[in-house]
Amino acid sequence: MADNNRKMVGSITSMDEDFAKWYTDIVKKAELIEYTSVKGCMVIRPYGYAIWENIQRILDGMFKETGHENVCMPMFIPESLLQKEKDHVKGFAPEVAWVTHGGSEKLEDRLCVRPTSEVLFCEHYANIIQSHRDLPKLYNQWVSVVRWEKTTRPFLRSREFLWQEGHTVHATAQEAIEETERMLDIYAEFCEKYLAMPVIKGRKTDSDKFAGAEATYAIEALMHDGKALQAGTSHYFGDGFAKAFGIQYTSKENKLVYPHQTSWGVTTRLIGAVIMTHGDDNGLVLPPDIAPVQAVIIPVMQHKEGVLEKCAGLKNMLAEDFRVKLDDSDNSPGWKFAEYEMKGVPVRIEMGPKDIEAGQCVVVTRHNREKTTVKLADIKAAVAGKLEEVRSGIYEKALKNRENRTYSCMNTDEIIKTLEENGDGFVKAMWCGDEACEDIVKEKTGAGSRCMPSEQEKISDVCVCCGKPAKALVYWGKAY
RNA sequence: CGGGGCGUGGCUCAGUUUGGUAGAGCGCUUGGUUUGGGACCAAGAUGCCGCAGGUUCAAGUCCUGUCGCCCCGACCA
Repeated sequence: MADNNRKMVGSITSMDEDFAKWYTDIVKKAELIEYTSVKGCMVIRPYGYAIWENIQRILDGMFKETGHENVCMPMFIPESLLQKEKDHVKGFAPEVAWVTHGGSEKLEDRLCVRPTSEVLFCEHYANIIQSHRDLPKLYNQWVSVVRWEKTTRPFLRSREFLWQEGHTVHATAQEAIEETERMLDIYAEFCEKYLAMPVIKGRKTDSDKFAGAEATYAIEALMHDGKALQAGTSHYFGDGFAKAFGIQYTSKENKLVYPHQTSWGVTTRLIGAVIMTHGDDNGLVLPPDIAPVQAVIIPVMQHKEGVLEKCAGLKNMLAEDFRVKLDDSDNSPGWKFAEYEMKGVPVRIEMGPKDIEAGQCVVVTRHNREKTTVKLADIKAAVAGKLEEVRSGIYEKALKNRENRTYSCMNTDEIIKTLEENGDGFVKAMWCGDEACEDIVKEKTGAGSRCMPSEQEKISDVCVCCGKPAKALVYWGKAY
């Protein structure tokens, strides 16, 4: 089909024309969110929330398998508590929202709406940890947090956002470091396997570290337009928080010692990442594992005797194995095709009188619009196969985009030239470890350090900026 | 926080230059014809023109103020 990928309707802005507009068009038209009267606070609509529920379900299972338990902390933090860890409060104070009144009474110690919950967990851990037998504590919570961002974008940066935050306490530094790495691995596995989104695992430079952390690790993904997006973080705290909050336990050797902590999180930003990784000019393209509807059945000539009954039968059969929807509304089939493409449903099944007579249906994959005729007897296996085709197809496409947009550069002029000629992307370049060089690179090229990848390569002996001996390979890029 | 843009039926916008009956397309409702890529006909409903002051016989339009949203930068998940 020559015009297979032709844009069917002009209802959303083309991504090549204006990527930012394309993005906001999609979140609205696919009914993921609706704006509210408070800037940066959005309604996550049923279809958008269902995506988040699927993300939650899968990730929560992975957390539980690795021994974590869910808890729920309050949403308010007294100012005095937030002050306890110096770096932490310095990092977050500029963007917290404050509660100053309870009813009509002014509060003596005003309350911060949590921007993250380290201090709440720490206060609690100080109360419940006494012995090495109490360790490790492997807690997680699914809540929302508030950060008063100046510039907001749906899913990518909102003032209130949903996330999970894991907070763990370990007897030794070694154990805590292992936990930090384990959770980063889980995030990477989740992104690659279930979101079909390739990520780079790596460590953040010190200037990019979480406020209060000893080391911050992150997974970085490259969006379709060549900009980087941090998709998840995992922090190693050492015993800094334990000391600030007086968390101590008695070791086997009967010594009073400080434990070591971690925290890690992913947010509804993942939904934004999925949109910008897989979406196209016809709308959203959802990875099958998180798609609220994995297959939609569109009846053709649905007024004809028997068509709807057959479709309903097909739906019931498929519903045993898949999240499936039958759209029997009186919109035209063409309207429905466009609608479910906009919503990113991975597989569409068309069934009309001709198909029914032949005992078959037409199966179409969202990402490439390929049509296949399938015997009804084989439909379950066919749908399973097609969902996997979509998953691997969009993964490969995203990986190819990243590979095409990953460059190696030896000096800052080369970075500038490369990005100008090829468009945004990841730049691999060596770094001496000096923060001044990091700043200069960002200022000159617009590309900041994204991470020092776990899989290090040595593409040169010297720093891309100052020419002194290099310490690490860094991925640089413009970021969301 | 800097730069730009925009507030008019549910949505996208015209109308503002030059003040004079509130508009279009889409969507919605009802009925009918349609149905393999956003169908068609007919009849309807829907507006404190962001908000507050002012000028005027008369304000969507002019003046002052204010609030909000979007986009682009700087900062962050």
